[in-house]
Amino acid sequence: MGSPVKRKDILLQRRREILAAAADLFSRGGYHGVTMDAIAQRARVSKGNLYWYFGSKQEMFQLLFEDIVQTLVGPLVDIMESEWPPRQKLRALASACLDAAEANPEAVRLLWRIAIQPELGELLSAQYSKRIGPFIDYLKPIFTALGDDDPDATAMLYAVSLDALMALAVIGGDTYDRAKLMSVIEKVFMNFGGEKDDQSCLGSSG
Amino acid sequence: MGSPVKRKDILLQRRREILAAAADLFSRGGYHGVTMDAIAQRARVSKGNLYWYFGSKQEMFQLLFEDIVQTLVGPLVDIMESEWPPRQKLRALASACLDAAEANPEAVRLLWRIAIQPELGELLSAQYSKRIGPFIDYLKPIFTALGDDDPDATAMLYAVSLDALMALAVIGGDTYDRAKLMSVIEKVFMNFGGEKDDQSCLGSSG
DNA sequence: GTCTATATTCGGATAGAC
DNA sequence: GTCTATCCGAATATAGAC
Repeated sequence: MGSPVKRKDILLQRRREILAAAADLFSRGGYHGVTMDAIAQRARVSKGNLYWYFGSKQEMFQLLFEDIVQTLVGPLVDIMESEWPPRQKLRALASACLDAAEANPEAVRLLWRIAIQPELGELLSAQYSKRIGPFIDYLKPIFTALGDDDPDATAMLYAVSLDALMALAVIGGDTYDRAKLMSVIEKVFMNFGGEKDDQSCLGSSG
Repeated sequence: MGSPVKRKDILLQRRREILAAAADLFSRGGYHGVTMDAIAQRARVSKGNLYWYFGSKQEMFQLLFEDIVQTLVGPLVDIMESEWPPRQKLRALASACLDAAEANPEAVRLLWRIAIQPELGELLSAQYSKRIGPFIDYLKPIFTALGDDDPDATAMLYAVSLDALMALAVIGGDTYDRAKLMSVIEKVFMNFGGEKDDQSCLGSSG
């Protein structure tokens, strides 16, 4: 019969299920647009039971947000720490962003939403801002290496464009054409007269 | 004493004041995140009085949204209808977007928010989508004229980047450097080997 | 652990005096 | 036109049985 380990697994599993339901709903309705009733219904548990797993609606939302940031920026970290040549890094970053966006549209929705306006005070958006700054700093030397004469501005535009492309991946519908976008990004952001340093090797998607 | 005309003006003026208060609040909190109490307080009228001017919270929100779309896309129309050469048009469009974003941060917040997820059914976001498609179509021949060999994708990326830059103008803080951004846009989006067609003549801001 | 009440506050909207 | 008072449904959270 169920060992205590297994029991704990089931417990954590339920927690995850509830959080998944909440993630889906929050990403569409935002914090205020979603009721505990709705979450309970979607997760197939009673509303009272929700409060056995989580202390409050707010706690759920914050846990969720941390998960989401992790989900979206996690894949980027590996690339950033790699030793690849500049163009390949830029390509891989863009590709990873689109992968993440296609795989987690709710995460993108929620992240953008919180970026554009914190729903729970400033703490969440601060967490986001803390990421984008270093990311831009990381991009600067890459564009320098590509021969760009104003890497700061290009890095800014690149970072922001990636965010926007993730949004497009989620809401673009027919407008969104991944392959075309990848090639335009390459053409537009990686032609500063610097020498070519590599050939493509990424770009697959789900 | 007050002519009937003047009275009506005062009435409309109050209406505008209330809407302005509502715009500010809605742009931060979204539809569900703002209470009629809060709007009343900010507009310095009683909550009951709000309902003399507007039928419901929802009506206020919808009116507001139409205003906002108008505010943001209005300036673009003039440029789109002009007979300027391609580069100048692109420059002017970007500049106008940044102007509009700097002058109406609440509008940008609200527009992005609704774009990323409709709060009141699909009708509002549909209204937005209806704008972006034609805008991209409008951009295509411009990039063709510039010698771009994939104008569709470039147009898509350009449109999306402008949206992102408006967001950056609102939430970027120190990160946002308008002058630099304008020059990067020019470098990045207007160098396809086509001949130069003009010199700058725009770029002022508030 | 999971459920069914239920307490309680909040928020949109209305009534009606002035 | 503007206010105060109030109705009433909805939503967060708790209590307590099983």
